[in-house]
Amino acid sequence: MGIYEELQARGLIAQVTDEQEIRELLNKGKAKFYIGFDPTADSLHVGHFMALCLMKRLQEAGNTPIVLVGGGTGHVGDPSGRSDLRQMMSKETIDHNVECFKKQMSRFIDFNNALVVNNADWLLKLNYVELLRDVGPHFSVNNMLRAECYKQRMERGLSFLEFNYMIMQAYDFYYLHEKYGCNMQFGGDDQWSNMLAGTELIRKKTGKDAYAMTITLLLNSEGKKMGKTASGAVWLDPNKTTPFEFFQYWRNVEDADVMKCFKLLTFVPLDKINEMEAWDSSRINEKKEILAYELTKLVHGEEEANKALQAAKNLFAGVGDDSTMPSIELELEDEVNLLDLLVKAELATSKSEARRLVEQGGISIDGEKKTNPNEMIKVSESIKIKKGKKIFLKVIKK
RNA sequence: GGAGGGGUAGCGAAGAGGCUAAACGCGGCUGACUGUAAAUCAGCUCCUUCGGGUUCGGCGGUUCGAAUCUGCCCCCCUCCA
Repeated sequence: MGIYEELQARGLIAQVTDEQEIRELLNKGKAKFYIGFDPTADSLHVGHFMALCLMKRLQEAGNTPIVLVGGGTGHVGDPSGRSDLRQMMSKETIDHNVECFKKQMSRFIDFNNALVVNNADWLLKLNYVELLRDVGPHFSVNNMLRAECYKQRMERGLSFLEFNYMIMQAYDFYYLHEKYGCNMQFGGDDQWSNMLAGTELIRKKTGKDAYAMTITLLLNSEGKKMGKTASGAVWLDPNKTTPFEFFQYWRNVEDADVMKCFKLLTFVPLDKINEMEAWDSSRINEKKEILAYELTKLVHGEEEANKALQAAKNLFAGVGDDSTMPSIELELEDEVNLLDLLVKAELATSKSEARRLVEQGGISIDGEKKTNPNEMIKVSESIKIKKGKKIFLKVIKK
């Protein structure tokens, strides 16, 4: 089975421009492909994770990846699927984010055999009139307006700035094609229109073919994007989402999404996945544990994965060991007000919220349920706080 | 530039001088049930020293009293140029 068939079997492939050609290129390791990453934050998140894994897979199959960071396009902002204008980012922020991205990616991609480029290097130098004359004739505004990615924005309003995003992305592909012989682009399925614009531009300007393939978006059984929590994205940066939190996110995915996650996100071999699929439904939690472990290992390494697994076991399986519990160091008096403690430990954002938590019976300290908001808590070396059913925190006195 | 419509809590959306810290839905939190799942049910969801305090795009005004009336400004949408 070639790499293309493997991707297909995992359900990773959403749309392709030319199946025959793409299969051939990928399986023979002849693809020089690029994936773009917009530096909208200082860390990659789960949404990027699939793209990184894809790069890893393809690289291992002998293909050459080009990582494109959107230092230039970041100045414009992709309107695809968005209902409002992205906030403009300063040059400093973008540069900083680009640096953070590179660091995180090195875990997945062997940069000895890959290219990292920043489209700021060519886009920012472009001359407006030259560009217009160069690529402008090849784009039909009529067609662009019909593109799926602008649909939402056609109702709410789309600025000219953002309208140009597609052109810039198409230009990127063309530029990489000319300069590095890049013959393929991958991206999320929401990027399809932008990617097609690129293949078309290349064909019109050079008469040559280039290909595009999109990756299935990671949606849960309700059709919502996965990798998001109420408080934001699940990040790959351990300082933003700790390995334990990362582990827990996957440990808690819905039953219906477990096997999909295995196929789309992990490197667990397909036959092993098929085997698991046949498991008795009573083993569902075992599957979730493996899933969480595998993903944590991929992102944070084996050691962190082991720690997270152990921590989860201790916490939820009732093992007495608390050495792996998530912890925070705080400067505390010997006796503190319960509400102040909760706010300080960031388990509540305000005293009112803390009060509610306590009154509703959601707080336990050292295994004892607390219901009096005004209680003074004696603090020795450390205390263990439990909030709700799943959040544990050890507070260590500084 | 002109005409019209709009900006209300994380989001969607009611309210049109006092009864409104602001209906309802979503989201979120807590509890019950469970399997660290889903579904369901109940409660909670601006801050507070629990006396109150600060909110309905912004700054002023009218009024005993304003999210509600009014002046100016900012932003968004639709149509016309």
